Amino acid sequence: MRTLYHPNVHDIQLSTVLYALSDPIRLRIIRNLAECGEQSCSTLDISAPKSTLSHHFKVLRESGVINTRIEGTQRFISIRYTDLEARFPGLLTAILQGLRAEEHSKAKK
Amino acid sequence: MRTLYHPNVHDIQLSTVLYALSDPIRLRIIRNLAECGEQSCSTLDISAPKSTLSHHFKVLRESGVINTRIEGTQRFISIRYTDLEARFPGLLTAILQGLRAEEHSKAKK
DNA sequence: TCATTAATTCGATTATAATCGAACAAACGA
DNA sequence: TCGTTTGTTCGATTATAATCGAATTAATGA
Repeated sequence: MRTLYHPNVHDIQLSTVLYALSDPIRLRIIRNLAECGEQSCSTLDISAPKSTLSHHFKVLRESGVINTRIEGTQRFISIRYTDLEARFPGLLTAILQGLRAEEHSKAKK
Repeated sequence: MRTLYHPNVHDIQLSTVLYALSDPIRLRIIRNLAECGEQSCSTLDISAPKSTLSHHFKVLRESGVINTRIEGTQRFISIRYTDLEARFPGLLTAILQGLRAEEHSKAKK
């Protein structure tokens, strides 16, 4: 568990990114990261067993959506915003905006 | 099979749309529709058994990505561009652009 | 009415993914 | 070195989805 795999920017695949972001829990993770910036895995406000969260972090990381930085016993995760923007311009912005739009329409009900 | 279910614009869910578009075959369908406009199911240039394609059309339709218009024994499908743009501005554009970008980087290899 | 065309649905199989407890690993501080 | 913290990996289970042949439906035209 010394190094964690992160795909090269140019190897990030659209279908893989879309798949990674099609899960509600993973979308919550991303929304949280977008709002609060880099987070330790444990400070993310999402209730699920550790092993489940770890699984989702892995899916996000291996798809190229997030970066995991190791610091001591902690891992700090953040969105690979620049890389994603370079590879698929406008995609992440639209998705984050979509998340907010969805939240608003839900609140109105 | 008189009427086919299409979600209302405001009921279109981001995670569902992303999921629908995370499959390579479905992305090909969308790319084809974006390039060629409305198509009959049978004129789409994608080689897979009819029942498999029908399944993918259903996923795309029920997620709100495409519209299916019945005309005689044929069904004409098209992207719900206006609806998607209204619900998630910039999303589809970014995805279509991403598909083209991916194609170019593939060609370079 | 009967064959044809175009596509859906059924049903079975296979593949892939989510979930989560338990065991494990790595870094750190006392 | 030993416990603590933080997170990963394993492994089993369950859930969801993809695939596709065969049967079915629905519209149409001869």
